[in-house]
Amino acid sequence: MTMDKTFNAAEAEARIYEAWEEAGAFEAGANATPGAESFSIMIPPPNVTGSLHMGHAFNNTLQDILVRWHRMRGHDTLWQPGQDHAGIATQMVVERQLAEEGKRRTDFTREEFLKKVWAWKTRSGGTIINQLKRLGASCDWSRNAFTMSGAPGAPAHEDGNFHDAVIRVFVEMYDKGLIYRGKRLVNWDPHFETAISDLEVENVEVPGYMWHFKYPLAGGETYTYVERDAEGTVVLEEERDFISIATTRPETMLGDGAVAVSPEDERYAPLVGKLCEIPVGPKEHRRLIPIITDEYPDPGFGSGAVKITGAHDFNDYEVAKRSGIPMYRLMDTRACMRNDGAPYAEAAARAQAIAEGADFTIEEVDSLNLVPDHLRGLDRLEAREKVVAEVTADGLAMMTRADDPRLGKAAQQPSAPEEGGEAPGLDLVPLVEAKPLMQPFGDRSKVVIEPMLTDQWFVDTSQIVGPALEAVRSGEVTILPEQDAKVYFHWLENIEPWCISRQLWWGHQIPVWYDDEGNQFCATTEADAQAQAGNKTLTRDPDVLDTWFSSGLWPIGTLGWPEDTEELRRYFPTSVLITGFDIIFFWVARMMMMQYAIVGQKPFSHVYVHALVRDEKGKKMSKSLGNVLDPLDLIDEYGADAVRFTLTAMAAMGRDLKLSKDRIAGYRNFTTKLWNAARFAEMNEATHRPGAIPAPQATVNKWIIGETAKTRVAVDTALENFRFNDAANTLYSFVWGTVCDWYVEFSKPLLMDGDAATKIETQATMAWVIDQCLILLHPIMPFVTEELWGTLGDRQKMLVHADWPGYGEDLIDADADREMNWVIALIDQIRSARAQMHVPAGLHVPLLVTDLSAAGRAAYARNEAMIQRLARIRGLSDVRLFPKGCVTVAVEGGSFGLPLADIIDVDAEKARLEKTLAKLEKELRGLRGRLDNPRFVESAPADVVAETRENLALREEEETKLRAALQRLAGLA
RNA sequence: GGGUGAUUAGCUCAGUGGUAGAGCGCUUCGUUCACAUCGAAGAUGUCGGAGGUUCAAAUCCUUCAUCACCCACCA
Repeated sequence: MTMDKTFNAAEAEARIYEAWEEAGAFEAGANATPGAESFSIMIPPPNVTGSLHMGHAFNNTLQDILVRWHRMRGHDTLWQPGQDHAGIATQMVVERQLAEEGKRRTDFTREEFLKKVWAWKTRSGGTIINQLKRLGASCDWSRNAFTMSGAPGAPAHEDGNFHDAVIRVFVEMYDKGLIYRGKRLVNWDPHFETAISDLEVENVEVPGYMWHFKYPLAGGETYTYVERDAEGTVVLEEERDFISIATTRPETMLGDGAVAVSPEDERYAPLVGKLCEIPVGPKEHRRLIPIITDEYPDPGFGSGAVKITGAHDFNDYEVAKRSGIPMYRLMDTRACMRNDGAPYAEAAARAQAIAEGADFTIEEVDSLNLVPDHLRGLDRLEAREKVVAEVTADGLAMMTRADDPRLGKAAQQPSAPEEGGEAPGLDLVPLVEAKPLMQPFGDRSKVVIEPMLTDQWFVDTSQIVGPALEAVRSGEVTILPEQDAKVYFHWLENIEPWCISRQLWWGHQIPVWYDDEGNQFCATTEADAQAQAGNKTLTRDPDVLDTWFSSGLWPIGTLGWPEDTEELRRYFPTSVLITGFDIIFFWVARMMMMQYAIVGQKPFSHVYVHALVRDEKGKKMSKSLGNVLDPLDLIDEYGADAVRFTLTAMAAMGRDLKLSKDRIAGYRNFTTKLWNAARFAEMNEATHRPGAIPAPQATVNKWIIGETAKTRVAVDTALENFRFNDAANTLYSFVWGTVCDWYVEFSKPLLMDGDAATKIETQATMAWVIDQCLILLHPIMPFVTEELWGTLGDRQKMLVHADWPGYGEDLIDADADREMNWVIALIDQIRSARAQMHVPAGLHVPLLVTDLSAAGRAAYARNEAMIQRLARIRGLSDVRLFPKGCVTVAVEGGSFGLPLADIIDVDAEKARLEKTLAKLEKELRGLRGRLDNPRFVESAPADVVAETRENLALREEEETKLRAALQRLAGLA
């Protein structure tokens, strides 16, 4: 049979993958030798809403390499796949579909809605699995897991333990006091109307406004306001009856609890302890708030005085907690001004009493509705406009935004421009907006997040962070690259409570019930809760858990915990976690904390953190930029092997990966190269034969076996150290540079013209070498190697289960190594020499090189056929030093002298040789300088000194030859 | 503001103390005999700047410059 000239990836990949699956090749423990150590990897579960992007392709390629490598080594291997239910993302997909039908989530009951989500999950949730298969991922799909399996309402085929595990963990942690509910300031997403964690928001700077307002002092009191410049010179001195406040969020003024100034700020020192009036709301009910000191205000920024609105700002929240200032909540969960209909006047009066020293609880304060009637129910931004308009109308605005150039209006005078104050206009103001939960989920809600005082559930992370830190510090768990360990430490050392409740429907509902008095009953089932509560009527907490709470249990949950399963015993703790740096906090740190908290063991021994895949210009791939490379398109175009090899070869630790199609095309060519090497072997009957490693006689065959052994050692070392790019590059240069460029060429005279014994041993050697290439490449390029494996022989096992070799340095024949290096150098030299000459067509002229040593002549004799073929010479007579004047050219029936000047450009050749000589002399000076330095000879390692001496000798010999050649050349001119 | 990393050939990047590398691109040449998704030859570098440690520095230290990312953000 004749092989095609190229590998038909499109045709073969699906067929091969199917064959692997049919053979159960990926099942846990497949190809394991009895008693072998185990190797397990948990896939970072992609969102069910996800489709494969380059990040997944990269991440899963690296995992697949390790898994295939260990499986071939006979380890008891498991690659556990699964998907994450991805709370917000999934709910959003289904809500969007409903919106297309003109419906909303709230048009349905919770049960009805969840049924729709499950239906969607069943229909579309498997997309990414098929995409991972196209990549060649060798997961044990029979064990596919889902972070919501077994949840109430799940269809029958979604049974499983995950929900039970999650609920059980919650209850255990609740009982241990690791989980609590409390009223805290959290990030609120007004679009999805749910709390989100600090990690899920992104700080962005957008142009905005800074308003400066006057807060009048109580009772019309006045003081002398003095402002100095850096040298202490007074730049402004005036009587004032107000304190100036700068704010970007005027709508929160009604919730102010105090005005804070720095204790060092002399301008306001006389005011500390006094009261000032919030200049908004009905005049008869304006509240007076205290002026306090706190370290937080920066005297150099704004006016130096800050309004403290504890319920709507994180910094203010801290100040308020420190100073015991009430936090008045102004907005409801849609980020609209609160609209509960309570009388404003009473609330304002109560708030005033609190401000003046009355005792209060946070619930009391929170229950006050400090929003005046005309602002109630307004969107926060509408309310902002109205507040600004009112304050301005009262003449209490020191600056307005009327001069915003973007509004296209003529500049207007601010109502009361302040001498020496900041120029009115645009300031950069930090806002907060929602960011995608996980790459590549690009559809962020993009709304401005509102800090909101709400009741939420928290994990008291301070109690469980210890072991997670200690494990990495002690080396029990290693994080690579090291800089990511630093990031991990920094975050965990400063960890905040983890808000785990979300006001969504899709997720694990919190297993807590309340009676009418608000008492909590936490239990795994409603019946248990009811048993605790006696005959009280219970209502379940409607919130669900943060998706990361359940994915934090991924290592044990996928292995069947809380049951004591065989899988847990075999595969837990897992071996390696391979993940992107973007989820170190979200996921890696949480898994560490949770696994230690629940089962008291590490979740994994090694964490390998890889970088981001970017476009060829280094930009993040994003839909909006239109620079997304779809891995499936690339697989269609170049084949999965080429895509995988590209990602692997570029996976230098800790650096972003800039992907270009040129690079992929280059590695696609590599698969073709491999294919054709195999094709050559097949044409020459140099294909698989069972048995041991060949023990050939010919130098070249001995040599290639040693080269193969070097490669095997290098590949294993690279993979052991997660140096994926080293493994790929080693194999690339071995297969292309060593096997194809040299060994295959060397083999041709032996296979075609050699004696029978040499031919047979060369066939056997080549067959073995090609097999080794396939084995060693298989983890990176599984498809083309499996295909060739099947083509080149009748095998007992598929390549996916072939035995990984263990041979090493002992296969290296030092003599063969030396001799082949010499042969290669000679051929290079002859080829180079030929390129410098203008050989007249049809003539065969000697090639002008530097002279050969006696040892060289002997080595030449032993490898004559190969050298003659590759260097295209007829014999050593074709290789000589520049002769005097003429070269002798043999023609039919005699010979004649051809002037050297006719076939070489004497001047150019001279220049070239001189340049080479100059380089050589520079090197010689360096080498001699070192050896002449007694301190080098004393302090440098002996092998380095010996190597330097050896080098010097070689260079000196070269120099001699080069000078001789130059001399001859000079004789020509 | 704090942290981390980067700066090496025209481009994209490897290279953690011992003679500066790869891929792509470029120039010239070459298709009967595995592969034109190929082969051969060739050009291209004060390894960001400046100091220091060392027998020896792209590599370690200090410092400066520029860029990137992460965290926290001044109301």
